Amino acid sequence: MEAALTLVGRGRHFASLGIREVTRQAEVVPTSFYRHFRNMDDLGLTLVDELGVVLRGMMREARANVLHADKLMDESVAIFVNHVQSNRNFFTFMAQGLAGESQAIQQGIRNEMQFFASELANDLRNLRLLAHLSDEDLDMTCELVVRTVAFSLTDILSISAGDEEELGRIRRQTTRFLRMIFIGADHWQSG
Amino acid sequence: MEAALTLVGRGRHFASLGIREVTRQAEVVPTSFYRHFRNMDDLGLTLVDELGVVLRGMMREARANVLHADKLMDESVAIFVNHVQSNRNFFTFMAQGLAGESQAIQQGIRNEMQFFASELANDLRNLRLLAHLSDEDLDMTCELVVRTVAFSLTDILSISAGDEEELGRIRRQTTRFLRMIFIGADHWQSG
DNA sequence: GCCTCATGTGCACATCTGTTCACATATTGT
DNA sequence: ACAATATGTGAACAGATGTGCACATGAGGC
Repeated sequence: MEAALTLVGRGRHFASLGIREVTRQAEVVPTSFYRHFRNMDDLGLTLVDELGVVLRGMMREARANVLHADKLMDESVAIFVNHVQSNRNFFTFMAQGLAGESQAIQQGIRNEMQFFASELANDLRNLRLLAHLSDEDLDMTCELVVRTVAFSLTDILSISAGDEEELGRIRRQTTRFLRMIFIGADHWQSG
Repeated sequence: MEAALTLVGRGRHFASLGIREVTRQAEVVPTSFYRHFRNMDDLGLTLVDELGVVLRGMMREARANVLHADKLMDESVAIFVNHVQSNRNFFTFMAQGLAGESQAIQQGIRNEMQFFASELANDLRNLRLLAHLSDEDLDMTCELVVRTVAFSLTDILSISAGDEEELGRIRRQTTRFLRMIFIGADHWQSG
């Protein structure tokens, strides 16, 4: 799994990886692959599972650090950007999988995002934010937020790893996107 | 090019296509490939160019049909959905390319989206919509709109081709996303 | 009608691929 | 300590892949 992620991080697309290629990177003989996975799709699904763990860790950290509503967005975006940087390969795999080859992987990542959105809706409820929205409308808002952030992910991944300046631009842009969505949600009239 | 799109539409990822595979689908001998392209990346770039043509056609149709501001969003979303359906393979290629293997293809698609966003900003200016926004803020808004629609693209592609019910759900959701963004933009205070 | 150029063909080669099988070596639970 | 299980190995295969070359065929301009 680590070898596959390394190759993905090196610019390859997961769908184009072969068993021999992965095992070569893992410094293991091709046959060993079958001891752990039935095929590359199987490997991919296991990676999706572990991606879930990464995302949950990010959520935990966000919940622990975002205490004041006024700094909510800047803080959250910063945490997101940091997690992407320290798990770059994982998030590259995620971005690829959203329009990937395997239907199953695609659905898995989609589910993770949906889960993330519903957790976010919960948190906003607990913080008494956007309290005037119906459950359905709050869910919609959170889905839009998650999608927007997910798209920023592709921005981050497309710049070179150490470009702090461009990274700042992305961080700023993402925050403004979210601010605009929240303003829209604030003035949204359910029904 | 048509053969490659066919394979992509059949579920394969562009990054995993091989020269022999494409020429086989095109009912042509592998060597013929080199008469037209230097490698698969080259083919992909040519596809991006043609994608631009498709997108421009969509813009033209939107401009011709969206005359009244009150129906703006429903109309635009409907036109988008229709174009995706009648150029499904092209749009699948686009969705794949956003996080694809080739840096160049990725950049090309990104440019197309940026162009689309700036044209949209122009149109909104001409329609005297969101007139209180600064140029910069209007650009940002349009970029958010384009990203949101682009994400809906992956939704459309992930459902089976004839599922009208689910398609309606996506159309409705996308419209609501856009409405929320516009409300946010409406209440946005530049500076 | 001929010449040029774009496009397509057939064949060849070395290299890479997925998968199999029987066998070796670790690691683990008791 | 020992048995059981998990993991890794080497050799082998049939088939696919990218690419080069010399040659054939088609269309368009003079």
